[in-house]
Parts: sequence; structure tokens; C-alpha cells
Amino acid sequence: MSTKDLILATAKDMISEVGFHKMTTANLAKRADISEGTIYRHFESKEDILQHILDTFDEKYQTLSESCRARMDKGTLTLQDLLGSHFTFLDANVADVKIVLGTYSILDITHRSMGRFIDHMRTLFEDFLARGRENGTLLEVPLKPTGMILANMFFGLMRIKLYWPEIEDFSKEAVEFSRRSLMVPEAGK
Amino acid sequence: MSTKDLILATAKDMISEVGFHKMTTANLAKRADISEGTIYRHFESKEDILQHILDTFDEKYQTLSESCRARMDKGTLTLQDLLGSHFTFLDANVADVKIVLGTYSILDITHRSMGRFIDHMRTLFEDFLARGRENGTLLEVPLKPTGMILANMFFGLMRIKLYWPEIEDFSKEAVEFSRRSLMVPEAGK
Amino acid sequence: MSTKDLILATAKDMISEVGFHKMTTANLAKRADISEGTIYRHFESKEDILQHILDTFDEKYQTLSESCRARMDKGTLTLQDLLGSHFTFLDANVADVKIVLGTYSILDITHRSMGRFIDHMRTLFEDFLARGRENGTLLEVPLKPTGMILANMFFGLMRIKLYWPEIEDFSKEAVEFSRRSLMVPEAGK
Amino acid sequence: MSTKDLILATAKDMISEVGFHKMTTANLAKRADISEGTIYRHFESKEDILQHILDTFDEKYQTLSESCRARMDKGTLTLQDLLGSHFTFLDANVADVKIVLGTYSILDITHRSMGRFIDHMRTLFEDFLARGRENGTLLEVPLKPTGMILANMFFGLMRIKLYWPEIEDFSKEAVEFSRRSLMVPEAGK
DNA sequence: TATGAATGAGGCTTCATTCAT
DNA sequence: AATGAATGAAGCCTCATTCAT
Repeated sequence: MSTKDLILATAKDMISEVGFHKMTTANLAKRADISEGTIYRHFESKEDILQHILDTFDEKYQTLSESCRARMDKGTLTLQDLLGSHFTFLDANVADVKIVLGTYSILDITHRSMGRFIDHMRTLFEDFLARGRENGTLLEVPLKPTGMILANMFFGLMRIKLYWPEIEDFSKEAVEFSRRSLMVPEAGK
Repeated sequence: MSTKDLILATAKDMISEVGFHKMTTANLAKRADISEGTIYRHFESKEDILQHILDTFDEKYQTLSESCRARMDKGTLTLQDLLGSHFTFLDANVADVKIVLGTYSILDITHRSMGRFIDHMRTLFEDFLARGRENGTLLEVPLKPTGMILANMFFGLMRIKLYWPEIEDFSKEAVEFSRRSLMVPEAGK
Repeated sequence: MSTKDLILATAKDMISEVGFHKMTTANLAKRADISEGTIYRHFESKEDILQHILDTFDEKYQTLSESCRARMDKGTLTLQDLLGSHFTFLDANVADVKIVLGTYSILDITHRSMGRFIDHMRTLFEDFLARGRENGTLLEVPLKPTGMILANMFFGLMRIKLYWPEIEDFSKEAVEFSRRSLMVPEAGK
Repeated sequence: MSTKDLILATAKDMISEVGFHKMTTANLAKRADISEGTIYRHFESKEDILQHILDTFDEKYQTLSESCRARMDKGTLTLQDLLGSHFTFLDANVADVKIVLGTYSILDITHRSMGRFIDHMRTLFEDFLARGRENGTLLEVPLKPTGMILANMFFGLMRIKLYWPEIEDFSKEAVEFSRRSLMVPEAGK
């Protein structure tokens, strides 16, 4: 692993654990077992490290987003699948999510990154809803706001999971809640 | 306005605008037009200021919560009313909400405060759902998770409103979304 | 008790307990149950309070010193008496002694006060030794240094007693030690 | 000289001159011609500097103490030698002694350090007295208190020398004073 | 006389960043 | 590339003293 990647990985862990402000260049260097000066050989500033982490996260989500769209185009993507792959993605990127959720209100760069994130997710859900409407499987709901509602519910679930782990998981019920609200009641039922 | 209240009000504005870390004792004093030392005549520490703000917020929400319960006991509280009075409350306390949302991931005291807040809101929604079930107006849904889902949706709405005001308001749709999921479809329809 | 005396008494206790620097005008006022401003109605500064305490102590020692001299002139003062009345005096003025011992190295005013104190005590012992020599009860020792040695031993005893109370009292042995060094061995013994 | 040693040496001078409280991190940095931040690269806190000074002093006295004991075991150590080497030691470590004497009443760490110092010195004198008694050169005196008396006299001498240098040295007389009190009068005399 | 809020200088400490090696 | 000592601005907090009431 290159020194740059080592710094990035260590910083990601630390920021998600203790927050951006409490990760100092001194303890980052110590934990990565490098010298403080070395950080500045690879990054312009402490904030620049965060920027790199966020960029990588953006890309990773892009990848997921594209793969979802691809499956959507083939018509093989159920609501279950869509939500499921998002849960999986977020679980696999807990540290990044914690960073984004924990600093968007304080740091401009994270705020922007989270803005983009929300936007992508909303659009994806929106497109999914549009398909569903065409299929006749989903009710006629206003697309944009509903996409937003779903994206929003997602972030909420993650937040609770990350910051109040003692609260028991209610993601299954959230899916049910959404299904009841969106699915066309099956005939004969 | 007493000096103590002046400090409290100024700090509330500043923390909600720039975050707890970026409000320094020096610029708080400057903005409140007092000396730095004066802060410490009225508060034990910078964190103590935040504590007072949070305590007041807790109390304000208690009041709302109790008034909702009172109306629930009289049977005059519709879902619309419940959600509406929460929107009103949150709108009226934008700065407090921003503080809570912006620091719970960094500061223990806010984390606890937000934990209590979520808990109260969830319980309130839960009780409301229980009534609805008894009345036959609401579907048989699992109470606790559903209460959580509603509380969660609320926070999400506030967050978007506060931090991405450029995104258009979707609270009405969120209410509709929830109604579709929870209400017993009226007979004859 | 007048407010001035109340301040003086409270300050004396506090300085001897926690030191001059750690007695702040704020906690002095609190302990004396007066306001901080009141202190400055009676004293010019914090140091001025100490000055008054030291002056009073000086006077008290003057009184002891004079009474010893009076008894010396009558020829009724034994070495035992002299040392004994000093022990009694110091025991009765523990707080003052602690103040003097604890601050002479830091504060000019206490340094001067302690200088005077040492000087008086040394002179007193010196004069006593001179008498003893005339009487033939004491050996021919150099007066000034021996006076100093005795005064010095005294301070040492007090210091140990005040600051290391767990060390067992050795004042009796100190008296014996001095007697052996100073007394003319009695004939026939 | 390393920066750490420079800080240590400068601090030692300053504390012994003006006391621990009046040496501020700002004026220490100025006098050592370094920045304030540099202090904290080498020491955890201001008190930590003092701790290092005291530890070094402890060690230096240990060394003296051991060398005295070694000579005692060989039987080549006279009272003169013992006292003499202590005078020399204290003279060579004037700043350390001043620090200890000037702050033991205010700071816990110095109080403990001085406690240990007194204890070592007392034990050393005690052991010496025990030998003397066996040899028949010293009188039968109670060991522990007498050791304490000698240690105590020592500290007193240093104190006077350091804080009232205008008073003329009486250490020779102090040695004489002690000899008269402790030595067995030679036969035939 | 007494109050107690207000002051502001100054104390200790942290930390992102620089730079000579 | 890497080091790590040094920097200095800035952060939080304390405290003797003043002053309007």
C-alpha cells in the first residue's frame, strides 16, 4: 500500500471514529506510523485529505448507481433489489457515510458532496418510480418528491444505525412502509 | 435582555450558523459586544452554554409533546394536526434544530439530547398509531418501528429544509406518503 | 467582628491552607460571604491584605519578644522557658507561620517580614546566650552564629511540623541536642 | 545543547529566581529564544518541566548519598567529611535547592520530592551516627531524631544562604555546634 | 458601605503548517 | 521521499481590579 493510500485509509478511519476536528495531523501521523511532514508531501492540507476521501466515495456511488440503472434498463430490478443493493453499499462504506453525515453541516466540501449524493440517489429512485408507473406496478405518485422521500428515509436509517446502534433495526419495516404507500394493490386481493 | 440571555441568543445564532467549533469565545464576545471574561461570569465553560441551549430546547419540546398528548386524550387530534404542529414547532425553533443536527455526531451532550428528542417523538407517534388502530382508522402496523419511521422522516425533512433550502419543500408529499401507508382505505371507495 | 477583620481572618486561613496564589479574590469573597467589591473598599489590593496580616504577626512577635526580655532582665528565664514560650507562640500562630514560610521565597513583602522575624529571634537568643555566659551556665560560644543556629533550628522544627505532620515530633530531642552543645557540664558529674 | 536541555536549564534558572508561578510559558520561551509551542514538543505541561528538574535532582542526590555510604563502609568517612560533601553538593546545585525550598509548600510534586530528600538525608545521618556509636566516637543519642535534627539544620543553613545572603555564613559554627553535642569528649582532656 | 457585573490582560495549551536535513 | 523539530496564531479560561448602582 502506498504511503498516500495509507494516509487516506488511516484518516478515513479516524475521521469516522472521532470526527474531522479531533483528528489532528499529529495523531494521524502517529497512527499511520509516518511523520507529520510526510502528510504534506502527499496532500496540500488537512482538508485536502478529506476532499480525496469524498471524491473516492462519490466515484464508488457512481458505480453503484450505474449498475442499478443498467439492471433497470434490462427490467430485472425490483424495488426490493434497489433498496437491498443500497443497504449493502452503505454497510460496506460505513466509514465514508459517517464522515459525510458527521461533517456536512460544518464543512463546505462535505456539504456539497452530500448534496450530490442525495441528488443522485433521488434521481435513481425517481427513475425507478417512473418505470414502475409505466409497468402499472406502482401508484401514480409525484415523482420528484417521492424520490426525495425515499432517499431521505434511507439516510435516516443509516444515521440511526450508525449513531444509535442500540435502537433496533427497522429497515425491513421501512421497506414495508414504503411498499404499502407505493405499490398498486394487487387485484383480487 | 439580561447579559446571560444575550450570550445565549448570540451563541445560538452562531452555533447554528457556523457550528460549535467555529464559534470561538473571542468571536462570540465580539458579536455580543461584551468582553470574553463576561462569558465566564454566566457560564462555566463554552460547553455549558450549549448545555443551556439544549436544556431549553428539551423543555420546549416537552411542552409541545404534552399539549399533543392532551389533545390526543380528548380525541381531537388528527394525523394532520400531529404532523402539522410538529412542522410548526420545528420551524419556530430552526436554530436549535440546526444545532442538534449539526453537532450530535461530534459532541456527547448533543448526541444525548438528540437521542432523547428522537425517543420522545417516536413515543408520541407510537401512541398516536395505537389510538388510530383502536379507532379503526389506521392499519395494523408494528407500532414501535413505525413510530420510528415517522420520527425519522421528520428529521430528514428538517435536515433538507435547513441545509439544502434550494431543494423544494416536499413535506406535503411526505404526509401523503405516510397517509397512504397507514390509513385504512375508506369503505365504498 | 468588622468586615475588615472578617476579610483578614478569612484570608489568613485561606492563604495558609492553599497559598497566596490559589486564594483568589473571588473565592475569598465567597468564603467570607461578602462581595468581591467589598474587599477593595477595605484594602488597596490583594497584596495589601497580606501586608496587614504580616504586620499583625510582626507585632505579636514583638510582644512575645519583649516579655521574654523582661523576664530575662529579672533573671527568671531558663533556656527551657525561652524555647518553651517560642514553641507555644508558634503553635498559637500556625496560620501566620505557614503564610510566612510558604511565601517568603516568592513575595518580597513576606521575604522582608521573615527577615525581620529571623533577626529578632536571633538577637533574642544571642542576648540569652550572653547572659548565660556571664552566669557561667553556658559555654563560651560565638554569640551571633549560635543565636542564628538556634533560630534556624526553630524554623526547621516548625516547618517539619506544618508540612510533614506525619514525621514524629522531635522538638524535645532538639532541645536536648542544643543543651548538650551549650551547657557547661556540671561539676561532679 | 539540545532544545530540551535548553528549556530545562532556562526553566531551572527562572524558577529559582522568580518562582514557579511567575515563570510563565511566554517568558520562558522568550528567554530561551524559542517559541511557546516548542516547549510543548518536549514537555507535556509546564509542571512536567518541573518534574524533570526534580527527578534529575533526586538522582544527583542519590549519587552523592551512595558515594557517602561507600566511604562509610570503608570506615574512611569523618563527620567533617560527611557534612563537607553535603555543603559542596548543595552549593553545586543552588538552583535546584532553591526550587525545592521555594515551592514545596505550594506544589504537591515538590512537596513529595522534598519529603524524599529529607528522608534520604536523615537516614544517611542516622546510619553515620550508628557507626559512630559503635566506634565509641559518638555519644549515645537517639538515632532517628538526631538524624532529623542534622538534616534539618542543613536545610536551614541552605535556606539562609540562598535567601538572605547578606547574613554571614555560619556553617562552620553549625558544624562545631553539632560536634560539641555529639562527640564523646576525648579522654585526658 | 456594599454589591456584583463587567473588564481585559495574560496564562496554559493545541495544532496545522513549514523547513532544514 | 521522508523526517521531525520548530513555529505562531489562535483557542479556552482565570483573575485582580473597576464602577455604576
